[in-house]
Amino acid sequence: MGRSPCCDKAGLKKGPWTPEEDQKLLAYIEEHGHGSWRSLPEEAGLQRCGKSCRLRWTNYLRPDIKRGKFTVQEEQTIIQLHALLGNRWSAIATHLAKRTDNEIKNYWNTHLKKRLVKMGIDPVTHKHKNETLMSSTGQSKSAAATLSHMAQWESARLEAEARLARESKLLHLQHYQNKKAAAPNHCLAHKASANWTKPNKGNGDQQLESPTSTVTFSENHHLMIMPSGENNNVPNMNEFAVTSSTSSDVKDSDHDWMRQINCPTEGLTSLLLGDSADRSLSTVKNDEAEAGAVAVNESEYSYYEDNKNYWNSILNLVDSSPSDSSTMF
DNA sequence: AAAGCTCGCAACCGCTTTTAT
DNA sequence: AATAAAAGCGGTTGCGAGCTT
Repeated sequence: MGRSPCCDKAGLKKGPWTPEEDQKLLAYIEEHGHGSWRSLPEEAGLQRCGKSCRLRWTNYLRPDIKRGKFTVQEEQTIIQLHALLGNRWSAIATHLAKRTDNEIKNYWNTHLKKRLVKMGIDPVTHKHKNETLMSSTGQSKSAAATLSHMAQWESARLEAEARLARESKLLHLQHYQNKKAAAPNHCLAHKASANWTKPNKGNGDQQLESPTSTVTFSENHHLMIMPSGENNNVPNMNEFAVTSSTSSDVKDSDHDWMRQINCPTEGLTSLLLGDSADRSLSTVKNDEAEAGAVAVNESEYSYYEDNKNYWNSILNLVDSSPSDSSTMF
């Protein structure tokens, strides 16, 4: 279709914002809200295009933005989520309270990416260069495939989350229209639900169900992700199920699959962040990787434990999103 | 001291997706 | 359903600050 750029008009200012411009924009939004960004500049007395105003507001002036140095925790979160989601900055930003996608993107490009490269790790795949030596064993290939599946799975989950958020809003509105009296908040109700269930017509206690996966938690159970098809060794994107299990529940067939979550970035985060204890661990692992012996030398259980910890940390991050629409699979 | 270089980040660009009419 | 506007998003650029030679 095509559309003419919003900043075509002559006389509109570009480039860095002055404190006066910031003040004008802030004052206007505080008093009127932003309303239509297109008409805002004129009404606020700014020689800027609406898009420029919107970006300035969302990336800089908004009061709920945290600025300044990233904490170790934030760095860890970014690295782990990037391993899972890639360059999906807005998705990553939803898991870092008060940070904008632009800031995270800049921080990744100027700091974290370089650190990875310096250490011989591909910032795109999060694989150590030694990892390529393992590829002939097939272990690395299946790890990559699994990682890819995980990313697809997370993509699907994020899309579903967005859809659910919309549905929840609608349900919430309908609910209030039907019952003006105080009632349970369904937006939060399904968020708190362990199972992700679908709106059930005719059932007052509406639930939302994931088309692709479920997850359950209990205090004494490990979070596990496994293919729902019984005989699958490698999960199919459409057959993911996330279930809970005690360690003793782990069967050989489960091990086969869990082994394939051999995340190449295991230990990477702490390594990058300078954790000496983890560094030594990771060094050992890398040495083993060089010998092409990781999968062969480790017991299945410890293998499972290592990977479980890595993925649990990522999944916990994903699961503990600050946004209202999150926290369920 | 100054020229050149590097780095970090704010802002822009252009494309896609969502929303409103 | 079609269209346009608005918003979202990720890649890229430009500029100022700090560092090096």
